[in-house]
Amino acid sequence: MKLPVSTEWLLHCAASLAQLKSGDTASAAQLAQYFDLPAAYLAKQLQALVKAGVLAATTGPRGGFRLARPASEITLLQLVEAVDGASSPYECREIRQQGRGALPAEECRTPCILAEKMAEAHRAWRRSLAATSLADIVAALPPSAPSRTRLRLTGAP
Amino acid sequence: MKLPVSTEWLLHCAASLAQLKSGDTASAAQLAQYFDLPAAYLAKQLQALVKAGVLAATTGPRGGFRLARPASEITLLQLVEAVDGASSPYECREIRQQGRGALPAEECRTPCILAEKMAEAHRAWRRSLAATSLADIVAALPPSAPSRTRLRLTGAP
DNA sequence: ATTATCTCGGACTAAATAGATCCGCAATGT
DNA sequence: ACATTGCGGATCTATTTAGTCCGAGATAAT
Ligand code: FES
Ligand code: FES
Repeated sequence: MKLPVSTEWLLHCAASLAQLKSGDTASAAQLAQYFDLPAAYLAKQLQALVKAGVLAATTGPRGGFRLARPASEITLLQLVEAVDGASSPYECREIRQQGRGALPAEECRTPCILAEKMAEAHRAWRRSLAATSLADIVAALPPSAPSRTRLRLTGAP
Repeated sequence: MKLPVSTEWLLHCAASLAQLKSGDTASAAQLAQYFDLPAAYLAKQLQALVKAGVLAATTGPRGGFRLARPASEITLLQLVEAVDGASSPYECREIRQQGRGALPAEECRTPCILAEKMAEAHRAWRRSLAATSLADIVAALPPSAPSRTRLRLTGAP
């Protein structure tokens, strides 16, 4: 069970975008340089966030990415699931109905208790991530960070 | 983020072993037949559970696997982490210290807030899984299941 | 004690997936 | 018109996962 490494990239990119003035954008190249990441691959992953409706992109010169909604309405869960998909890590294939020990269909009307427990754990994980918004993240950063981020992203010396 | 398919296999195998008489064992071949699984691969995964101290194996004729401890002291978390490893799916590589936007070391004394939140979600997941033991699972099965499992595993008609 | 047989145990190979890159196209602002 | 930027697809490689194989060791009957 492993999240793609780009998860960390995108969380930090989103947090950086949340610190921009409303209406301002940052290009994929800028973000890649900002974190020293493979630009092409990062661009591809950013597209996934756009498709998921978390980011909005404007093309053309001085274009780039910005948040599609206020930072307070973007949760960590939405970001993570945008890059990794929303499916549960545990995939029940109804093993109880196969092989010599197969249960009669009559006893399989209710979902398997093991699948239930695994799904419950996944729900707990999702609930925890959904409890934090990007605004919470920005608020928890050192007070000096936002202005510095803004300067470096928009192209200071 | 995906758990190996063998996770489901092993959870069900462990649940089946929990239904055996104390001291009785089931071989990898029996379990594989019971669920219609690739025997060799299942055997490999069962070894992981032995290494993790969840199962105990006895070799030689009439040997096989059994629980290493009472079912009430084996949690789902221990089983899952035995097969998939115990590391968090989110791996923080301290991206905040790299690239043009690198933070000064002074502001990196405390762990990154994003890494914290992701770790917290993982803890919630682990807590949920640790709350259920194999004994709970067996208790929740249909009342007819235990005897049937015992019969089929030990080789009845 | 020997031997036949059954078990785990680890080494090994093949398939799938993730990571990463590239290029052409469409859209936008100068 | 032109430079800049996102978008999508095709492609290539590295890593992980899935699956197979055969040998070391233990048991029980002879
Ligand atoms: S049948 Fe899939 S978890 Fe039990
Ligand atoms: S530096 Fe790793 S999560 Fe922020």
